[in-house]
Formats: sequence, structure tokens, C-alpha cells
Amino acid sequence: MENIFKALSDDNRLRIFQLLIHYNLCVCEIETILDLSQSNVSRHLGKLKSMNLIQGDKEAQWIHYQISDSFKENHTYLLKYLLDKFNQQPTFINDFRKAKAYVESPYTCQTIASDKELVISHMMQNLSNSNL
Amino acid sequence: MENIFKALSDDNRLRIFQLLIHYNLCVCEIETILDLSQSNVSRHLGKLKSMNLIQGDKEAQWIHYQISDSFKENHTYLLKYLLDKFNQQPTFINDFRKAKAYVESPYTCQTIASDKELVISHMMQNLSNSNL
DNA sequence: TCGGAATATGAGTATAATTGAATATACTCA
DNA sequence: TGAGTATATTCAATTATACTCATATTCCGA
Repeated sequence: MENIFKALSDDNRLRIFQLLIHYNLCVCEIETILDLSQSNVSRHLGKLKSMNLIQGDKEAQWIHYQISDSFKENHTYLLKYLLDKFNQQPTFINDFRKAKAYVESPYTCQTIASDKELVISHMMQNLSNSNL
Repeated sequence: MENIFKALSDDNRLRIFQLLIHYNLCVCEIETILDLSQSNVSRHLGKLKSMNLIQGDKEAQWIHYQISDSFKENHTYLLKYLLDKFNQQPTFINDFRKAKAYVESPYTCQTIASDKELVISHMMQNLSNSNL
């Protein structure tokens, strides 16, 4: 139990975790949505994975991460709690909006590789619209 | 949110927290039940209190700690989760049994001050009975 | 007001966590 | 096979955390 809470006791890991509750994402996508460095995201994913909070599915050279089935099964109340709290906090609300804007756009990992700024500005535009 | 999880991401704090969900206890009682040093318990209580997970009510020279009203109100799902998990883990089950044995005994803080060993052996006896 | 008990705090140490930069590994596609 | 991309890992620096021992503070009762 201590380990579950340790895994969740870092702001960046919580932000990553929220995204993975809603979407399957790979490192470069998380990196772009949250504006974190690649090694930082990878490390946090590693921790979340080592505690079995998330799982990664390899597809070509990408690894799509998502919340793990075992977490959903064994930590139902905690998950409810997290979803509830995420919905009350600006940082998490914004992160989610950006992720949604990205997922619903035509952009992919390839776009991020070729023109990251384009993807970022798309997300930001969407953000400022929804904050009106 | 990060802070709530930080507060709960230590085994000794979790053990203390469980006790305070069930009972009002002062430092010397927690110390005795969990076999931790006074300064250690006091420091952990300080952290839990600074995050508003617990509250302390002063009575004479004792401070009775318990889970805070605000925590119960604002973190219902988390509390459910914790209670559920505590009930599944030997350490927490034993801690609770010891606390119960103490609370239901005639002993008090004064007994702990005058004859701590007596209180400890009472709890241990109760423990070994319930583990038969 | 003084002694003693309950609790809190400061200093020091050991261990662990977070991060960026650089590097290594693994995979794809031409 | 070789270039390029996605992800993981190592190294080093910084910061945070938990613990103990010793000391301070607060409160009671004589």
C-alpha cells in the first residue's frame, strides 16, 4: 500500500496517470502534452509500471501505455477518488483538455516527430477556447 | 493531492493513521501499540496534521489525535479504500487488534507511564489468542 | 513556584527520490 | 545492413525524507 501511494505522490506521475486513465498514449505523446522531458517521462512511466499501476503494449517502435487492468480491478475506490479529485483541479483539467484535443485531432506520433510545435499550438488553441 | 499521497506513502504513518481511524489516541499510546520511538511518532503525527489528515484535541497534558472531520468529508472514497486495504494486510490487522485490546482494557496513559511492559504484554497476549 | 510527565523540535546522519544531460538499446524501414 | 526514431538507462548533482539522540516546551499537581 505504501508503494501505491509512493507511486502517486509525485505531481508529474499523477499528471501522467490521469492521462493514462483516459487514453492510451506513448512516451512522445505524454511528453508533448505535459511538456516534460523524454527521460523524465520514461522514468516516471517506469515507476508506475514497476508498481503495476500501468501497463505498456508494444506496437512497432512505440509503446502504448494505459492504466493496468489489475489496478482497475484491485483499486476501484482509489480510482474513483482520483477521478473525482482530478476533475476539481485546474492543472489536471487542463492536461485532460490538451490530451483530448490531441487525441481528437488528425495528428499522431509522426506529427510530433516532424512538427512538434504544430501539435502543441493545436492543443494550446483548444485550451484557450475552452477557457473562455 | 500530491501531499495527501505523500502523507500516506510511509508505512509508519499508515499504521498510525489506521489507528486514528478507529480510536482517539495520544502519542504515548500510539508509541506503545506500534513500538515506535516517541520522537518518531510525534514527527509523523506532525506531518499528518500539517496535511490536515488528523486533528489533535488537547486535554490536560495529553493530546488526543484522531482522523480529522475534513478528511472524512472530503476524502470519502480514499477512506473507504484505506479501510478495505487495511483489513487485508497482516501488519495492519495486528496493529488494530493490539489497539482494540488496549482500548478495551482498564489501562490508560498513566499505566503506560508507570508500567509500560504490563500494557505491552497485555496486548501481546491478546494478539496470540486471536491468532490461534 | 517547582518537579515531573507529555509532546514537540533541532542537529546530525543515512538513505532515497527527482532531474537533466548524455548514452545505450530496440525497433523500423529503405 | 545502416540510418533514423522511440524508449530506457546511467551518471552526477541536488533535494527531500526518516530516523535517533538530545534538548526544549507546555502543562499539571503538589
